[in-house]
Amino acid sequence: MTKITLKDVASVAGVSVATVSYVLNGTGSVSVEVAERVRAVVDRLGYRPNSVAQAMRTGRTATLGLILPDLLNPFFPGLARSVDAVARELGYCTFLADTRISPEVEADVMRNFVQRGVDGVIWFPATQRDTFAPFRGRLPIVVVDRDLAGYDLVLPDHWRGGELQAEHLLAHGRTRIGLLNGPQSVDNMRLRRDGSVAAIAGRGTVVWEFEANFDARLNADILAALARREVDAIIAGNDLIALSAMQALNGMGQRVPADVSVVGFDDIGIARFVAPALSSVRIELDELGELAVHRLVQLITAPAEPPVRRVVDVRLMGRDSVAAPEDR
Amino acid sequence: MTKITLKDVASVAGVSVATVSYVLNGTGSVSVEVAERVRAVVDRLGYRPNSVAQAMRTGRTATLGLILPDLLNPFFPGLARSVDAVARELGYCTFLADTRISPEVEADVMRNFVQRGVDGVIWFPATQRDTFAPFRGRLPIVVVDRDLAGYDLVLPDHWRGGELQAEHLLAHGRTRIGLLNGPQSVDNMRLRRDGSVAAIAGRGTVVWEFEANFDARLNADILAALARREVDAIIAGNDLIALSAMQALNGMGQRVPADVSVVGFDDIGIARFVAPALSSVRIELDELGELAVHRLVQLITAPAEPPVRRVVDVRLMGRDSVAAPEDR
DNA sequence: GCGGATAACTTAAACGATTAAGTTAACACC
DNA sequence: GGTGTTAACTTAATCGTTTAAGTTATCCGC
Repeated sequence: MTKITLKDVASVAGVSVATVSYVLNGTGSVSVEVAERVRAVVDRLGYRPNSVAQAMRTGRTATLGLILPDLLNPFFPGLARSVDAVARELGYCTFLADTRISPEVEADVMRNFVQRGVDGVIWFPATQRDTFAPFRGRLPIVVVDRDLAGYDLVLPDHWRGGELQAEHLLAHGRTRIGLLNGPQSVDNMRLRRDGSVAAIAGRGTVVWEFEANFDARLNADILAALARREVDAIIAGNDLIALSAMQALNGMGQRVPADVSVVGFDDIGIARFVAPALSSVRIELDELGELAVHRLVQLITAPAEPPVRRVVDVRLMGRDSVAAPEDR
Repeated sequence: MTKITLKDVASVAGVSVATVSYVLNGTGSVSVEVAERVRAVVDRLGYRPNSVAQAMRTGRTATLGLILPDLLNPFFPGLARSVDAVARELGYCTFLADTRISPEVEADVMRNFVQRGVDGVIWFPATQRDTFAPFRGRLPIVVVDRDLAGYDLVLPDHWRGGELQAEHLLAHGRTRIGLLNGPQSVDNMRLRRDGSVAAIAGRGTVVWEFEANFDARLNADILAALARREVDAIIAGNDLIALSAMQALNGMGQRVPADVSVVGFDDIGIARFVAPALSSVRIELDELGELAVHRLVQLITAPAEPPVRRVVDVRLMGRDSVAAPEDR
């Protein structure tokens, strides 16, 4: 029951290991009869090449690393699953690493991955810091969702997403708009906000604007602003903020979407299941993963090319939390 | 800038590769002076052993496989992150695979993992089917959250969780209880339900009982039952069902928790952020991952032991969706 | 019918570690 | 002062592939 090797196949088929290898890889020249005999033996014995030995010899492990800051953030599972699927299809396996938003862990993980000979890495940086500078040029890296200079990038169009949020509201006749931005220290959040502001310009008014934490409760200033009933729509930096806002409004007796419409960002799984279902901007994670993996594989197989920046589309998922003002 | 090997270290330190290996592994006998000299060279050159070569020689890759049915299900990211963290701490790296609930993909992935020489696999079966029977005995496997005969198991205490749900309600004076079970074709869902029923016996009444889909909207029968206002509390098979129920109740003008209290299961991330915050039973995923990895490593290092079944505690997270009936 | 291609193989050297087995030299013991 | 014993090394085999280089036999052209 011990593992079957090339040598076993060779001896059963009555040829040398080289010949078997040539048959399996389609390299070298082998007569049809021998090739068929070899293939028959391979099937009969259930031979599968030892990936470790292949990696040893070729220097390629057919393995990718995926480095994420926090799997509990609802954004990442979708990305991980998409990366995994595309990678598998191309014959690669994916090492997963959740760094818990720590640059130190990031560096650790990266060293480990290099030691294990991964062919390339897809990296969602935990912070704005360029932890991987020492590794740049030493192995292919594709950076996802953060605009880090010098790397190959795959970026969702956050700015366009912000625009879409605003346009969605404007299209439903909402013009007095409040912004509940995500932390503006994060580039992406700033882009979302700026996109919205640009779209509103001339067609509506930004009545007020606050910065919310990702997951914390809304602070007193924000609650006060909501209570003042100055806006007929709210653009949230992400869905969690949007959901919090919807609840707060509910608690104040304001109806969503009738009194205040709300639009979120990220289209997290639960968005469809709350009432009213939350309008949100969805980043096409499948596309994101596909682009990232394909680019990475390109970098692995082709020689060093100059870094490329790819932008991934976003899509507005219109739902019940946004509606036209009631006419009466 | 090419990779530094044992040979490089050996020649710089003026010893044989064997000696360097002995120093690094603490095997063999080496004089203190030589050991120090070697270690200094290792540091200076930044030598790190090539994992592939080590794997080739030792037959161990220090790699685990984690096979999950669906990362988008909010249960799994927490598990994946926990497994990853514990594995990393023990020097292992984790291959992730999302099988999209397909037994065929499961088998595919498993073959791939074996070919790549993973030392062991943590498996959350996609279905009740024992897809990995052919692999049992050929490599260590730990099965998570499904009671599959013949495997090492790590199981959350679903039955106890169901009990906790019921006790939570009873403790708040709720006795007329409706059950919105998850699909009873799934063992775990049946256990949850049975635990609840057992706990209620003699202390309250199960007024009605329905089977809901995981994510679909509640069907007409269920909505009708809710409308009849016969219960003062609802036990849901999971949080998504609970959230749907809360919304439906809301839409019918019934207040949660005052008129009807609701308790869920799984404690998905959003449970804390809805209003009222949802009481739920939490499976300690960190503990689950830790037990699974530790057991797997045990199986890897120790010779074949008989399968073991470990049960993971569950914990009730009491929140605002459950309260005592208003006294007036 | 003889040199030169070429097809169809085989031989053997890698890849970078681990480790069993071999080689010293030093030291102890009677 | 021969004989073991042991510490401290080195030599070389090995893991399972890939692949450059070597070896035949066959066939072709003139």
